[in-house]
Amino acid sequence: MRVSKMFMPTQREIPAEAEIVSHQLMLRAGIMRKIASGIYSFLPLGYRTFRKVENIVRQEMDRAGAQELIMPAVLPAEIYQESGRWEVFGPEMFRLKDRNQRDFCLGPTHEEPFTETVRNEIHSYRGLPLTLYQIQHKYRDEKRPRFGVMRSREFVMKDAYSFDRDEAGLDISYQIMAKAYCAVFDRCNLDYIVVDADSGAMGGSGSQEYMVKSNVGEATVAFCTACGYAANDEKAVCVSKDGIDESIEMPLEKVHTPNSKTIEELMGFLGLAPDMFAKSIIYLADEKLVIAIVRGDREINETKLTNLLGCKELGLASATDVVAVTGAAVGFAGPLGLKANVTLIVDNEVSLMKNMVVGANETDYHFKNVSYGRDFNGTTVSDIRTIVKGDPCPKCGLKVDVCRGIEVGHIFKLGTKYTKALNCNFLDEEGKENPMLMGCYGIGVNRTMAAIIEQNYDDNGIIWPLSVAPYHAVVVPVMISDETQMKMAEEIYAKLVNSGVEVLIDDRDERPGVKFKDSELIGIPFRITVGRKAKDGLVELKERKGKDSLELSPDDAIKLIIEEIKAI
RNA sequence: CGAGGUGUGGCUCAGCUUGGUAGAGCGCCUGCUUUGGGAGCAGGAUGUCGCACGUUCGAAUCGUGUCACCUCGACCA
Repeated sequence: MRVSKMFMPTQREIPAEAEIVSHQLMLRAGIMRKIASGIYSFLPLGYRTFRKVENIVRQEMDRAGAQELIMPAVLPAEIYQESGRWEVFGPEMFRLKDRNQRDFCLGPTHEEPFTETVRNEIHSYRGLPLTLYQIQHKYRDEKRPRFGVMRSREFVMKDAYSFDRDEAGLDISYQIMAKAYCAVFDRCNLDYIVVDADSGAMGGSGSQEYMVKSNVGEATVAFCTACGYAANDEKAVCVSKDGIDESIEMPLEKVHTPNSKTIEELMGFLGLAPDMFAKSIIYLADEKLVIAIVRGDREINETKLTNLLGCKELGLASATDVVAVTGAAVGFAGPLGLKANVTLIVDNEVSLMKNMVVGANETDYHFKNVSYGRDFNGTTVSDIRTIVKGDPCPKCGLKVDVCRGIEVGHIFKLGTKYTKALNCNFLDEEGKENPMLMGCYGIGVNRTMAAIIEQNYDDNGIIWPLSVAPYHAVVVPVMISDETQMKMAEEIYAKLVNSGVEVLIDDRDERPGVKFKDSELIGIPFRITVGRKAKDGLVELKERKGKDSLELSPDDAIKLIIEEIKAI
């Protein structure tokens, strides 16, 4: 391809709307343009990389025995009503009506149509196991799209669905996909970790996420370098400290704590460390009030709490409700002397505490020297806090580390959640009807592309790994008016094209600086510069990711590039 | 949905406080010079100042409303 003819609108300045590096570079390098909030077009250069990522996914899915098909993006309401998700998705689902006022939606995820298709066509154990997938546009009307393509309203997802006759079969299908996912992300040159995840609204029994380590990631993961344990912070297990607190229990004491509502204010007022306090937060869980108690320096993990309570919605209780339960202003809640009989959920760490400070359920008063078991007992003791760096690993006991991650892939064991709802059954050898066991597996293609940039860039722009680069190489004649240079550049270009190398020739009448800057911004892995030394039969080969360049003959440069491409 | 912010040429932004002929840099077009790291000189084109209503002799500037976009939070396969 000739750069002079390319639709490649690069920008020198950082667009005002872009906050994170991948978003900025995707706009500057002419990869994509915004059409509306969270909705983007991919331009030629971007679409080439996009298709490369897609093809890596496709190849690994095929290799894993999954079969590709394509479902519609416009789907009738009925199948989502059958599974109950027409309501569950709420405003996040893009909805529309046809001319006869029938309800449709733009598919946010395709469990339902896949399940329906398999239900209609597979009726025997002989047809199982079966894994189908598609690479398809998905639509979610996110409350807040952000970071360019990281969280967008229209995106492309590879979604695969496995159907098995029993748990053992599902385990096998799941493991095959788990392995294929590693192959995909390895080929994309990503530094990622596989973490245990909360299966959330998707339902089901087991789930793992593929997290690309990055501080712009929206998820937090805990991992243990010693034993390999890794989990999303919504799932990471917090164990209580070993051994019993040996301190002597002091007599309970009520203290006057005027205007000290927060742990910080209390620390200052009482001169105690934050781990001597227990904070009591009142929640409204599906219209039922509960109190959750964690140590003063901890955070309540609302996902864990939601799962523990088995509720659909969880939110902080209103001030009115707090006053009704505690009989005191907000900020003085505690487990002792509550005005109403509410469920008391106690974090496992608090259940070992002695001589702690808690709210007295009386405005401007706290209790000192409260000991769990002596002064109060919880309805339930469980792990309801968020893990932090330095906490003990639930597997080996050593300290865990915490980092941010971009979720590029997510795999679930769904079990019979959808197959039961949609009557997707099969007959076994004995002629008995059973629901199929289902797994679902997603990769965000656009997000993967952005994640690759987040891990592969420098001050000059993107550094595409060879496996996903829009072009493998670019030939840059320094001066197009110099016949020797132009002739040599054209010859190199022709040879590379004939060898199957995806190559650009920058034949624009621009100064060399402009060409170098552009080639670096768009991240082409190899650059052959044809300059002054052309008359001596030499060119310069520069790798985008390296600092140094080689001076060699055109044929040697071509050979080197071809060898590198063969290696991917 | 709560809070904050921004809308001025293709891009980045100034002008608004204190109303009076719409600006800069980059990009774009023409010509000349230049050619190993986003060139120089000369000339040129490009704007319903997001939209609507209002105040005023007069509104990019003041007021009200509205839309879009961005950030933080809440929420979320």
